[in-house]
Amino acid sequence: MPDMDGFKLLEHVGLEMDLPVIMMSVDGETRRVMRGVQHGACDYLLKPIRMKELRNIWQHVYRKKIHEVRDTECHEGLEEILMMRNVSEQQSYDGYLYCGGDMTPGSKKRKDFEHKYEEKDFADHSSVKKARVVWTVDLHQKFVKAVNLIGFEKVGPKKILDLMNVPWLTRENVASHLQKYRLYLTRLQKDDLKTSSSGPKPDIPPRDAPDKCTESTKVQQNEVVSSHRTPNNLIIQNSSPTIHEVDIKRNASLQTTKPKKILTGYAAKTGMSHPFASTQYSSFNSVLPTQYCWGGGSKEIQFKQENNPPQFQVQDGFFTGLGLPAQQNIMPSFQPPDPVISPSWSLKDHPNNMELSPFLLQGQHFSSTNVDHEYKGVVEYNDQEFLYDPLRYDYEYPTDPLEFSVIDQGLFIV
DNA sequence: TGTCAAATAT
DNA sequence: TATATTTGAC
Repeated sequence: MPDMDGFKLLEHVGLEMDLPVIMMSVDGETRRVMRGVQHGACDYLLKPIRMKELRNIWQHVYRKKIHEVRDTECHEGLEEILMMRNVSEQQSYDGYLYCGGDMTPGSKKRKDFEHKYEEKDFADHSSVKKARVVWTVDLHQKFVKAVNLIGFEKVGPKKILDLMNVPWLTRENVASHLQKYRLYLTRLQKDDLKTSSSGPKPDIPPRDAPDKCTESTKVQQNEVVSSHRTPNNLIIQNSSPTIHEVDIKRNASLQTTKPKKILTGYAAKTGMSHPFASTQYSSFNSVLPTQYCWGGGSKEIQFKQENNPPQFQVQDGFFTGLGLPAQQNIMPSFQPPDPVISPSWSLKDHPNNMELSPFLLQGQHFSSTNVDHEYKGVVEYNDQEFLYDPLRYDYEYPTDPLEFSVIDQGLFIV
């Protein structure tokens, strides 16, 4: 700079642009550092700069904002501050801002807050909260594909992550999901052993699922879905899917002797196991919680198929492929806005009955793709008069209980 | 890098 | 309260 040195520039920036300035130099001589500070530098970093120091620098903006808030005695800039602050600090910060009464400079609360800010935040600046990963069906599918590709024996978070090719996903995210996934498989195995040792019909899931909807969940369910019509079944006509089963437990090396099973039954009945029965639709298979405890009745919805016979896939309690309308992803709440319904549908004509739970509109055209096929269709309801009563828990299962969910057997249908 | 379990968030 | 996800220790 021909006209000024760094210190002069520092003054200019500080005065004219009102920005916090950090000086950098290889020269750490005290006199020089002091001079920088005297000219208004808020920090002085010695080269080479370490990452830790770099991560600190936003604090200067934060601090500046804090002072602005104090100076103006108003909430200007609050939003930025709120965004920047550590979430865990929220209570004390809110206390500071909204405690009412004593907000004068130098009040104890403010001092406490500033103390905290200086002592803690500067030391712990990396505590900005991570966004939580929501394991959507789609994401889980990728996960499962990766796991299958690698093989359960050799699987690890890093390998899965690489294969999934989701840029924002971290190894830790995958590790966490893998952990949950393994727990799920273990649980499956346990349930399986229990079932097979306790009775002659290992394929019949215990009819206790509806009981798992407790009184409190019933109340919640009422609140959430009481106004929705939920006809019961969608029937696929003219369909003859090829069903090929893969027992994931074999993949998981948890059990190798179990005979193959057919996916069948009614997954979406009240309180029964349901693949999307998670707060975020990503649990592997759990009992329908609260608002998802609906279903039942015996009216039918027809599901007319236009093109190819559909093929379906159920992966680890997740439906993939047919049933999920193209532009209609699983909604953030499982609550279907009218007139969307959340029925089950089945392949009644096929000996291997099965049901899925798409959100489908009457007359809605859909298209969906699974591993091998793309297919299209249109939804028709046979009977629109069916009104779901959320308080009624004694719906008859429209078919033999033998056909009950085998979804929690963790089958693939490819 | 993987796993586990505690902590935390939803 | 239950469950999902993150975090940190090992």
